[in-house]
Amino acid sequence: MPTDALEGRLTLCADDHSAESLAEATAELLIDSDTAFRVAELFKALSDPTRVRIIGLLAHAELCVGDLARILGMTQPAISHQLRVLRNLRIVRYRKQGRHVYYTLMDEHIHDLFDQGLAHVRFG
Amino acid sequence: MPTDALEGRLTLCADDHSAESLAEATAELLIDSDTAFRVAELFKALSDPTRVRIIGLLAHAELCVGDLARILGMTQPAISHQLRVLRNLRIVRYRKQGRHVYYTLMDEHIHDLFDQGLAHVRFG
DNA sequence: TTAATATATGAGCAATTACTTATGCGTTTT
DNA sequence: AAAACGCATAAGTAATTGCTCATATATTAA
Repeated sequence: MPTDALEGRLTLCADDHSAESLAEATAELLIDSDTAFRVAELFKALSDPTRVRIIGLLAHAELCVGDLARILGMTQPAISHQLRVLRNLRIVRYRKQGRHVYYTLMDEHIHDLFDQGLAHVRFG
Repeated sequence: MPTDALEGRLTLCADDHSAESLAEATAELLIDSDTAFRVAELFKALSDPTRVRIIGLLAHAELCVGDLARILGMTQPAISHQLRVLRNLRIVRYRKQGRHVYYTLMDEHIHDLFDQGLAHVRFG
């Protein structure tokens, strides 16, 4: 499978290493700075163990902040801090009801992305 | 779509917020610390703009270190540093040929994970 | 061999970050 | 009304990180 994965892939760097030739050959492949930053930001939201556990819970349940803290055995401000990160990047959304704020994942797109990373680790 | 995404999801935190009830209800959903750490580590490898651009290139081409540096307009040690991160997490693999070291993505699994994140940013 | 090239690595630094403690704000209860 | 509860946020701190500069290693060329 690793070798099949390379099919149709270019092998550059053969003879000419001039900046012009490289720029021309890779212009289509090169991700612009702004897109790269946003992609990195998205993955960064999933790159902390606490946030991973929060997302793992919110993928299948709607939970309020205090219960997330109790389940994970962490302080409430620590959980709120991580939820803010996830909110800012639109990974989760929330619903206020009385004194509680219930969180859940934003959409199935995020769910799929997370599950794919989880599967890679579990059955990788 | 966002509302459909919630179907079949539990809504906890209704009456009983005791640690025992929560633990019982979420035992299946709770990701253990070790798995959470490894998932976070995987996503962390994709959470830097420079690494995102490197992966974007290696997803469709096999390139040596110097050309990666030239294409991205960065120093060679900076690229080597990021390639080491990607190597340690088995995101890329390399092939030595003479004085050059050619890098490419490890497999299609990584490719898919990366593309899904890229698509989320581009058409999200 | 000696010199040049390609890459990896180590030390050091500025910037980011995940958490703690303390506190503020809004809602419910008494 | 006041008190209690749930959550968010600010300041501060230790740890991590992405880069630069310098250097080490390995391969090719002269």
